[in-house]
Amino acid sequence: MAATKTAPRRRNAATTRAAILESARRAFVARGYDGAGVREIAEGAGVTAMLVNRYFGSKEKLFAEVVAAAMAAPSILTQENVHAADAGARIAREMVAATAAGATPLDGFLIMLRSASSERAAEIGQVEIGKRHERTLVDAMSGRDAAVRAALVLALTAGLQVMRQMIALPALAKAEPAVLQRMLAPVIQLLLRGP
Amino acid sequence: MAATKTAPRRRNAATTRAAILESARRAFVARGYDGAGVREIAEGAGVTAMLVNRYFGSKEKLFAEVVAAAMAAPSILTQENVHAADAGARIAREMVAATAAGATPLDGFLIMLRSASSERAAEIGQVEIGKRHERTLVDAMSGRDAAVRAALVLALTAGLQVMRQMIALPALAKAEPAVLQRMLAPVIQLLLRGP
DNA sequence: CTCATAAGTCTACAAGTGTTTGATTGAGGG
DNA sequence: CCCTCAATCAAACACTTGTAGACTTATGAG
Repeated sequence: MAATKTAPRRRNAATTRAAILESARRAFVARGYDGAGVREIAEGAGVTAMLVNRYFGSKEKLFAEVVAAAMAAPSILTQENVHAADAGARIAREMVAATAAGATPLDGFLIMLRSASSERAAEIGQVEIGKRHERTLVDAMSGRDAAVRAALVLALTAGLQVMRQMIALPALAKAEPAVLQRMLAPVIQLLLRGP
Repeated sequence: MAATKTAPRRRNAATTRAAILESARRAFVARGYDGAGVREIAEGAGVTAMLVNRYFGSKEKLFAEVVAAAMAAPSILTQENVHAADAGARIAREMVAATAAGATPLDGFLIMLRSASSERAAEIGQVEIGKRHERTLVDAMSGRDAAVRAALVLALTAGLQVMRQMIALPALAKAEPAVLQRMLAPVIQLLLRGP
């Protein structure tokens, strides 16, 4: 409350660090690991490029921290959703919302996609997505081929996000959410429960 | 067989051009537009970097030519497949095959994904994928919400490819093709025909 | 054999990157 | 008040990138 926020910012390590992290998230989401420059990230945080390395060691470590934070967002495949009677409908609704243009809950995944050109960034993303997958399994899925089924739902989410947010394929980007939900609900139900 | 392949290669403009194009495709698939360097592409074709610009004008023009060629590959949603009684099974089989590790038929799409960080490259990819979607619609799909249904199959393919080829999520990358086909067939059938 | 011409290479540059070194500035404890 | 130390910056480094112009070499016609 008493702290100056938008003012020329008092010297404060914690605040500056947070500002850099936030600016980096925006930049990585928009332009990917290679596309986002350290100077650009620094400017977005109101500091110079050098501070980025001072606080995070390197661009790569900064990236890893951003990805880890963004990936910590809650999964769609929660225990509650998966075990509900209308699991398909519930998950479809959340999936459509999370992949809408401008939606941020899946930022972590989007960053990873946009950063796939960089080898190191891709490795970091692989690890984080793998973790997320396993977390989902432990939390919500069980039974025969549970890993594959959970992964297929993840893949469907990924494809939807790619087509809606990255490629902006008109048929999906401009479709009525209700229509998408109606078509996806039985599909997801089928993926989760089998025929 | 009769041609000299690994030999010091005779001077031949057409052959060299083709070699550069092929090397560029491999490089762009693996590392994306920004990640693949002109020198690297040239080396893969057994020439020096300057020849790339000599033959294609610039890296961007080379990229556009590679993408156009790679996108010309046939779609999975052919008229024959979509209208078959076992459409789901047929398409599932082709989808699993086309998204296997090392598979090339969807290279164009993979290039586009890996190149999404570059703005120009992304634009080129959007246009090409939009074309492909419309081509599919005209060729194979019809009926209510045909555009959305076709797009959802495209999205599922994209997600599968992302998870299997890019992220290499173990559950999907190492899964038995038969298992994946069995789980995907009814899902695709449902997407195409509705409940 | 000769030699014009196309095919290919060498050297170089200007612009960009992430990162580092050494100096500057502000804030707070003595 | 002063003095110390952390927070910050400016400049430069080492490197890579795409691209351009001048140079060399093989090829095939005469």
